[in-house]
Amino acid sequence: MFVNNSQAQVFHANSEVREFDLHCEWSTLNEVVQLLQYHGPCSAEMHKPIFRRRRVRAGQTLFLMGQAFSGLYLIRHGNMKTAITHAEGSEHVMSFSMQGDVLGAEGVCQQHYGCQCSALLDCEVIRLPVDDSFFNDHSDDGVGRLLYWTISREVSRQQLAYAITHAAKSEIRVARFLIEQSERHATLGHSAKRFTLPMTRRDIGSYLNVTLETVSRALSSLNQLQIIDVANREIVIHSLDQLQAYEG
Amino acid sequence: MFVNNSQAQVFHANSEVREFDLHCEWSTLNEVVQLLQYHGPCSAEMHKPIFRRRRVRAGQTLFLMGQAFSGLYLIRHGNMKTAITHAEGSEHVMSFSMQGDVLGAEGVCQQHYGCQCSALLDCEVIRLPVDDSFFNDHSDDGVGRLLYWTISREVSRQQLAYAITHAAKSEIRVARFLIEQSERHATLGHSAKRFTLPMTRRDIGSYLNVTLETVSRALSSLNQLQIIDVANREIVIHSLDQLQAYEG
DNA sequence: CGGAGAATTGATATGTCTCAACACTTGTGG
DNA sequence: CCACAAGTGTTGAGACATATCAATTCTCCG
Repeated sequence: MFVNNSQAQVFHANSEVREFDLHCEWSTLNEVVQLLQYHGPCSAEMHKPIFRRRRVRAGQTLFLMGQAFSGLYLIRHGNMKTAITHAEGSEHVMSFSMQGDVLGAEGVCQQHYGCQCSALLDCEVIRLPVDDSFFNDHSDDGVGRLLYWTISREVSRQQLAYAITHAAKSEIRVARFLIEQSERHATLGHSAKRFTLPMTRRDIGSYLNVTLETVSRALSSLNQLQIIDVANREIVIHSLDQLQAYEG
Repeated sequence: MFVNNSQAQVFHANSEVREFDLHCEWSTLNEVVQLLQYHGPCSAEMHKPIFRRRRVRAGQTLFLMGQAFSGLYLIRHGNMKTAITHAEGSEHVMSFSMQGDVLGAEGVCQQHYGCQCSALLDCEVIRLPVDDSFFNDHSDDGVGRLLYWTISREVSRQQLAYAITHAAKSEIRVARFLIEQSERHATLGHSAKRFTLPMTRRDIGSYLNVTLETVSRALSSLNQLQIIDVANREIVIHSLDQLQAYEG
């Protein structure tokens, strides 16, 4: 949660690449717990800087599909997408992640990442190591439990995504997608009614399993019904009730 | 959980209902590790019977959506399906599970189950408790690590399911579904070319996000192409290569 | 035998994809 | 500052796949 002036400039106004890339800071367990919104027991050593941070700029990848597992990544800020790449080369978006989300949970059991993760905007992530030495160091302070709680939450998230993308009609899928985005923004303390989408129509379509044109049409349709206001990636939800009632 | 005689006859035609229902045995850590195909470190007390078993008969539910979390369930034998129930009442199949699969992983972080789990055939499951007392008892014998390894595997499984159901055409989805079933059968040491589906066309359709008629037509089509042989739920795969090449 | 659910198959309606044209935004370089 | 290119987003027309509705057969059990 701490950023000094020069870093902020580097990060947002895109000068000083070298400083950006070589930059390295550390996060505390306290920050991790807050980002995760975890309310379980934890160790007393909450303020030791033990978790390494890493920056990923828009368009760059955090890890690739099949790459050796090197721990979980927790998003400190920024937006990312995860996707699987099919044999034919086509990419399929699995999820859109934001602050507090964890990436790479499938790697714990497989030794390698099962999907590709790339940044939609400039991001900063915190690496959560998941290896023997880490466990030995934290055998009785609750950190282990935090980890499997975190992985379990990923299962829940995926179930939700599954439900969203399995609606009958494309307009309902888009409506649910907007509701999901709205709720997630609200959870982070931002406006539930007004936000900017960080991804392209193509990405949304890939996520919802429809074409980008269908996404565009669905948004235009919701716009004409006065339920939302769309201007490129700027979304204003006029009636969340109507959006939710849209199901049938 | 108690069912009288007449219902039992409905169910499995023969034998000993009372014994079936009241039957209670215990599984060892050794058996759990083998079912999970887990190859990590574990405690020396592998042969103590510490995990309670439970039987679920075809059509019955193991747990309902929203029910208080009471641990993970590992399938010892039988087939189950998990589904979410929408507000409107419609059910959506999330996954089909078989021997060695774990159910309820989303409950760890939520305190309640996020989906409904019911048996397609008679099942026997092993309860893996996930609570503080259990963790205190097994703080340093590797059981905790086994648990989050298990939950991580669920994430992988869900990713695979996601990929299967997001194919463009319905016939490709059905083909991938058959490949998945085939591979899972092979993993359990059964024939990869010949098996019996435990679920209805409606369930398959719900899983793949198409109608039951479309599933039926896709199977008939694959049948006519000589790639598979279908007779109700009996499947024979003549050419796994052709089935896999079907992607395009 | 009779009934209920499961599965197949056909005819039609409907929704989405595909292909195409165009407008808008952004960044680049003259 | 403008021209330009590349990427993004919108909209339309027609082709195609799937949903829907309906009729029939099959299978399993009582």
